[in-house]
Amino acid sequence: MGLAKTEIFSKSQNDIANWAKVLGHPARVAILQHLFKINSCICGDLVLEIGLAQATISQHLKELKTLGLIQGTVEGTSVCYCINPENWLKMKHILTDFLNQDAFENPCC
Amino acid sequence: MGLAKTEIFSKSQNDIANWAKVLGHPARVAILQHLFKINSCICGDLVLEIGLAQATISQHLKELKTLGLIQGTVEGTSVCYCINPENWLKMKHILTDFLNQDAFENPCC
DNA sequence: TGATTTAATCGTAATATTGCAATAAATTAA
DNA sequence: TTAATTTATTGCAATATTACGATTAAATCA
Repeated sequence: MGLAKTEIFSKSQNDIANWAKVLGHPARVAILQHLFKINSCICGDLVLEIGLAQATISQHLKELKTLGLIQGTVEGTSVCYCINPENWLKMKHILTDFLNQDAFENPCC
Repeated sequence: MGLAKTEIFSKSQNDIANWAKVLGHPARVAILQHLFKINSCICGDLVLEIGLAQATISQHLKELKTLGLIQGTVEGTSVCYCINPENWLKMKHILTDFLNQDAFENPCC
């Protein structure tokens, strides 16, 4: 069906999955890394930085915006993007908690 | 096209995306959480625990196995699954490093 | 042996994702 | 105003993902 049965899972489980999902494409990983590297808004040139068509980059930016990981402000003819610190931290805590659930006794098999 | 252009990204970026991707479905999140909760192998009853059909669970288990996050050993007519600690740690470090790249000066916009 | 149990695989359907050309929209520059 | 620049949106094609019924495979039980 291609459609996840989100209703049978908890909000927490869906949150973890949704944050992970948006990081699940190398283009979005690269965009976020570049924004951190610049450490300020970047106006334009993301298309040159990543090697994909303008329409494709725009689509990935939209997904990052929808989840709130980045924000864009119009600056003349271009748009300036930067990381949204609050939502990055929110994601970071949710995913870190998930990743830190390990203890590894595993006394079997 | 539905096919990510992985070749234009670094191995590191693809690794991050691939680990994130496997966590990008609530069923797989739930499976991993259950394995941690049990903290030992679980033989059977994952289908009952998660509310999806047996074929669907088996498919998700296969993805987790392919990435090496879980391992299964045959035990009679059933299969016992548990977390693979080495690969969990590997994933944890890769994703944690990515999540910790923040510093948040952001002196613009 | 034959029946039962359990998990993997196959086949199929429906939806999602990725990518890009073409176009539209919005702003600036001449 | 017109042209140029930049980003968003639309439309489409191809592949991926999700889900599940049916079947198969493998081991155990009677």
